[in-house]
Amino acid sequence: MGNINPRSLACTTCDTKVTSLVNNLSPEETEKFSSAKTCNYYKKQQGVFLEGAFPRGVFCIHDGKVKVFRRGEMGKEQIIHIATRGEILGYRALFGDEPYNVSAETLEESHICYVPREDFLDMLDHNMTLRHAIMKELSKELSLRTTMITNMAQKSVRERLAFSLVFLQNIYENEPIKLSREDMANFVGTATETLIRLITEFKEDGYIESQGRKIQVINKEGLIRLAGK
Amino acid sequence: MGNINPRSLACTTCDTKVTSLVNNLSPEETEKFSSAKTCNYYKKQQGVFLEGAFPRGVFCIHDGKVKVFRRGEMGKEQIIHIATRGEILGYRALFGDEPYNVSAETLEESHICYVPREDFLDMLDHNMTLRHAIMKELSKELSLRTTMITNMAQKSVRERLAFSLVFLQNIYENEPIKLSREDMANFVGTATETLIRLITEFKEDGYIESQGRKIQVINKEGLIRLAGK
DNA sequence: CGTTCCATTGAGGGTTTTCAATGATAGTGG
DNA sequence: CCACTATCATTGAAAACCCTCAATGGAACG
Repeated sequence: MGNINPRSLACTTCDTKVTSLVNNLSPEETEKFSSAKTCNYYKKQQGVFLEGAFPRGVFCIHDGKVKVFRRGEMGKEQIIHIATRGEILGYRALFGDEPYNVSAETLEESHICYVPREDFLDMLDHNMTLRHAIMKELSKELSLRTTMITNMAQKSVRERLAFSLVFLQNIYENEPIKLSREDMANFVGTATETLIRLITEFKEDGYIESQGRKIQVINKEGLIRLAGK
Repeated sequence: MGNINPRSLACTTCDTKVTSLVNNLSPEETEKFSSAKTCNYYKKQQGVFLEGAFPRGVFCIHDGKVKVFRRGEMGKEQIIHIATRGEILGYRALFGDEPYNVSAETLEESHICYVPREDFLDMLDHNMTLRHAIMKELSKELSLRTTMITNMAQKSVRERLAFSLVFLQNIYENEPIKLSREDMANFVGTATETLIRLITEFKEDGYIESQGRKIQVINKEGLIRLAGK
């Protein structure tokens, strides 16, 4: 269980292609990319790569969710991003010839493909379109992190939570957000207890609904207003 | 006054070259780069580019210091970076075809060169070494921002200030750090009054010396210890 | 069915912010 | 060059916010 036929993961047919950087490749290049990669099943809470290790390739999420985080003082996790279907992970460390500065771990059962460093860099050198797409992607990430810094520095926990809920609901599309309270707190940047109290408030105020650890946004506009600029 | 001979800003002779990305160009390319650019004098507190505007080129700091910031709620600035001699600014927005997501403004009198978008992108497309250097640079920035997010989310103001002082002293090399209290607070991510109280403490504890708005680190190791991991 | 981990609630304390007032400084125009 | 004035730095006091510790309740999983 959990295994799917590797054939169905061929990039040429992969339906995540549309959202993925891979859609910048020509058919032949896609074929090449496809044959260079291997696909793996990851169970829940399995490590993908670890802060401090040296990268030997990039990862491409076929399905599932992956949290990207850094450990601060006392090992407390700060979740930087939650990656989903179609996203490529771990390409930053590749350019820098440096160890990963973050760790990645699955939040649920996932299928993640792996492309060796050389193949990926090679493609990057020879395909201008892909290159531009990657640079655009890097820029977007940089922008997102700038927003996160500003939010962490200037917004209250309540505002950050409102912001995060909207953000997470986008990632989870129409499904309920499914995260442990601790993970959510580590994304918002607060203590677990504080997060729980605010979740309760938001529920009482009709912004969200929750059952167990599942949370569904029901008043997105309201949350956006709460989050401020 | 304030003007220097444009000739002395030729990239071929520019001594910031060593620290700059430009040192990845061949002599001919440097020449091309040099002739494509124009150099300008900026007085103190002059805007270089503005959040929301569309980029038409990149900036290269010949000398001086530039704060890069975003405005949060109520227009409060969050300073993301302080750029100095040899650094290239504003290249991220170029890749994304998006407006600047941050603003840049000089902190002191500066000379800043400008290279039109097309010339820069062209060079990037044709010079692999420069491209790799830029990507490495982007990666480094991304890593730095990840650190900032984690610091903002998990460290106390005292720890962040210790961290920031070490960071800023590096940027200012051996000269004293010269920033308004407000700017420093906006870099650390705290209220001006809180910053002032902590600066006073640090001075009493012998970590730093200050006269007017000039601050000099005198116990770097101690500050690093204070800042935590 | 028990046991372990996670979620929740309460109380208390510490850090940080905000508001307000005063002192110092630096830039500006005469 | 000096005085003036606007801006910046500093200090105090009170309140808001958030965290930590501790205890209990609940859910999931073997």
